Amino acid sequence: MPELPEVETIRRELEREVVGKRVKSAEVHGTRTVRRQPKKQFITRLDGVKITGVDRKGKYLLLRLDSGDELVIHLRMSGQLLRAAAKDPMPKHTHVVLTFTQGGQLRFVDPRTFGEMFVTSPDTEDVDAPELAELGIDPVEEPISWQTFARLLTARKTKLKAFLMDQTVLAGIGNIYSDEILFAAGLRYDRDTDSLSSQEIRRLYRAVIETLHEAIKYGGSTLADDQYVDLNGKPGEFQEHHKVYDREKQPCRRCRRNLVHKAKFQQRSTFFCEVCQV
DNA sequence: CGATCTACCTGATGGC
DNA sequence: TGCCATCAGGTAGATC
Repeated sequence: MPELPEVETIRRELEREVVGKRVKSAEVHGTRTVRRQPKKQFITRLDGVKITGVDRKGKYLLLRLDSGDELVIHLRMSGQLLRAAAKDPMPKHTHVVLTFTQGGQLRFVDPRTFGEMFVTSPDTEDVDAPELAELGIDPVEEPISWQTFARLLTARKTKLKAFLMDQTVLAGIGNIYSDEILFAAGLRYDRDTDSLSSQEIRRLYRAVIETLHEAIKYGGSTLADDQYVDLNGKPGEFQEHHKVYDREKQPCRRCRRNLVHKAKFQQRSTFFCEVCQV
């Protein structure tokens, strides 16, 4: 579900709403969400800590704690982080609840249970969460030049969509935004990375930056299933600005004649305009 | 080494 | 109405 723009939207809200708060108690239900360390250890390491900051790398949220630890959260397909009052009814599939001393809760709700939470520390992160070290550049947090981007692109031989979604090269782009970026760049998903002219490379680079920033501006994308909502349960608005994603058989917003085509690429739905993307 | 498939889950949707 | 197949924002691990 959530990609960089959705996770960034949540990060900004967490910064406003939970930074400075102290955890009074942590509750864990089930065995799926906290699976990397004993539940008891997770709860103990959160007990009484103050949240001092919120960072993001790709689709990972990193909550800095005054103990020196960090709470790592990945929402995967269906995870939601929700602010609530203690008296609010507990939604189905609520797996983790942090209650703050000042009142209020942060809840982790996740029907498909692919999402994950764990507590680690910067010095043991490499062992506890090796995948974090594998993440590539976050194009919003660490802006890069188009020359650097060109080097990343030409360093691997694959299809453009696979390149964009490879978290070890660029961190944060998933199925929705890769399609939107490729449309903005006027490039097909199945072009080889080594087939681009330098003008096309620059177009792709600009499309990455602009599409992600535009999506953040609109609070991310919420599809028909309402799966993605922000910290306050509000949907995003970027889906109204999608040019291709989830717009199968609707007229292309650029050429206005051709209908958006849906294909399968590496088992995932891929939307594109056969006229505007070459 | 890299590219490609499968498993992990629940729930919504559409065809019959 | 129900039943069954298919699909969904992601990624680790297996397999080629």
